[in-house]
Amino acid sequence: MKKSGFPLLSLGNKLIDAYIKCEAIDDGRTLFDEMTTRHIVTWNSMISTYIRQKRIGEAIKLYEEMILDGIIADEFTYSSVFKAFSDLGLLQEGRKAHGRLLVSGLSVSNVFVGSALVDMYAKFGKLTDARLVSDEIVEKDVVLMTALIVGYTQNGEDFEALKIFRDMIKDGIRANDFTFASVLIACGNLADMNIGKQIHGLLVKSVSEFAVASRTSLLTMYSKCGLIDDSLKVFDRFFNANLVTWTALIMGLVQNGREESALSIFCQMIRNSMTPNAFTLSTVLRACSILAMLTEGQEIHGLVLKMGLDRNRFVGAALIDMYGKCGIIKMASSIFNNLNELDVVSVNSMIYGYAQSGNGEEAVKLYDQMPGLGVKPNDGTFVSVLSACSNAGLLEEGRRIFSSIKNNHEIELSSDHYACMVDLLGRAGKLEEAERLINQVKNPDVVLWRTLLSSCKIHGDVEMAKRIMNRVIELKPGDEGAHILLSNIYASTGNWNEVTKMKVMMKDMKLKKNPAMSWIEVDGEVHKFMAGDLSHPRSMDIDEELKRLSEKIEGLGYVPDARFVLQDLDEKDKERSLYYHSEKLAIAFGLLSSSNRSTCIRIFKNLRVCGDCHNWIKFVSRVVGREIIARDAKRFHHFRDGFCSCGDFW
DNA sequence: GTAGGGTTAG
Repeated sequence: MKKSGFPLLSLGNKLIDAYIKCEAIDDGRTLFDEMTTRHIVTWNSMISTYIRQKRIGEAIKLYEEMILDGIIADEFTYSSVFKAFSDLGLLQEGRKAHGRLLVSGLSVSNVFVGSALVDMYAKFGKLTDARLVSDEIVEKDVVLMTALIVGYTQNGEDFEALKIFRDMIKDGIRANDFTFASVLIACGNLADMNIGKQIHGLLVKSVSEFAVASRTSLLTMYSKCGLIDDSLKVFDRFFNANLVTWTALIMGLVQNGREESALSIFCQMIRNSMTPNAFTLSTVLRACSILAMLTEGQEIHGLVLKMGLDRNRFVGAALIDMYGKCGIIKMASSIFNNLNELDVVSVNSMIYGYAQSGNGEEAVKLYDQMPGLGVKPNDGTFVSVLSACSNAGLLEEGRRIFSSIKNNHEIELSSDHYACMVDLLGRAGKLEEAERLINQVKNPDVVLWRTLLSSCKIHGDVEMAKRIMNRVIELKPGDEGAHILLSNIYASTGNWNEVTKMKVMMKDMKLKKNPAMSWIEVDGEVHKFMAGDLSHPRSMDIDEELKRLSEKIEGLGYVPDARFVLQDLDEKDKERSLYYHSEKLAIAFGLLSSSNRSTCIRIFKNLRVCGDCHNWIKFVSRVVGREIIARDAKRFHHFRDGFCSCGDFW
């Protein structure tokens, strides 16, 4: 580097100082490079300014240059470079710098150096190193303790974080807003509202004015503890809520099952002239996706495009999921193909999108392409692709994938993976093989047995069901799902005595069945229907429509299938009960409400669609010449011209 | 040294 030699050291330093104060670091740098003698203070202020301006790479280059120049770094230098290495994720480099610091005779006991080092190790998840360094610091201060607390919460050691906080208070170190912001996150992660409330009280006492960050943490803490109304109260008292605060509230509402409120708060946020970012948009998209609100989802997609965020991986994955859950798989895959960078979550979302739409081949194809795409499968990938195989009845593909997990030494075969495989085998009718597989698991949990039980129901194997039920009861006597399953198995095989016994037993155990419900969105309004529910204002018209449909489809060969009535009624009443199943009511209402033949009817059901209704909808799609999409608790069924996308396998 | 995000069967 050419050095023309700026003559006066002190004047040069002052000039650089002035440039830095004006944030004109590039001009400062030009001058700096020209100086013949450079003082350590100037090196330090150049480095720390680069870091402040988030030009971390340049900061590190300068530090390396400094070492080559033979300058001996001091405490100020090290506290900056530790931060730089931690921001860039360079653990080895950071360790080297730590070593160099020790060799040069400096000590970590300086609280500035120590805190930066603790923060660096903590961010790398090296909590033991962080703790060792902090133990050497005699004069501990609030910054150091906060760095430790953050380190522990970010590494899932929330309980330990709280302990550090407690000791800190005991040692007479006053917590500030930074500390509260972090420690409240720990309470939220632990979902411990008692400690959370105590810390809330402490916060009120300790800080004269709340900072936005600590109040936002408070809001998040309440929503993670399931106390969303308290979050709303915290929010109401904000006068300076920023985008993070709004996003945290929206997220909290979604996590607490209040998706509609989340959307209306989002609209309120927009009216308040806040510009959403990728965080906000991925969160509201999740709300749309849970409720399968296509119209709203599309509006947000419009916003995403306007902001140029459609290739962002977080927003992209949320869009894929939303379109997948709304059954528009083509849109999901076009977003997937346009993503800037693929990662495992977006691939998993896409695979699961195919799984829900019954497109097992595409799901497996994408899974097989993953190595070529440079994306390593994780736990979720296997869950998604195995459930795709299960939905599509792809037994051999499923077996191949399951054994590839076994051979993949980076991923441990979990009980979730076994559950998927048991489901796949069971639904494909390989009940014994499924049972043998469960017996290979060390401590099989109740979920595995319950999964097999549901396969027994599909294949009407009462004997096996009884045997499996005993295993369930050993593990979890009051398992609601298993009791309902077994009682349905008895019902579908006409064993009404046993059904009655089960009902009495379930009543004694206070187990309740979740009633079936279907809904449809018409002109932005959701209409819900229960089986036999005649409370809808247009129920007379719905009844008429059902009658018209029945006549037409019976002419084409539809016969009600009373096996799907799970009550002890005579044949006539059984048919009547089938006739008013909630999904039929919703579809009849949908047909009444939209005469435009080119639009499809989209209904939702909270449980799985029943076999008779499935058949009924196939016929109806043919006579009305319209596409009908039914999303049940697990997947989509696209009915067109008498056929369903699931190929009758679900 | 601080607050907010995307996927998952049964």
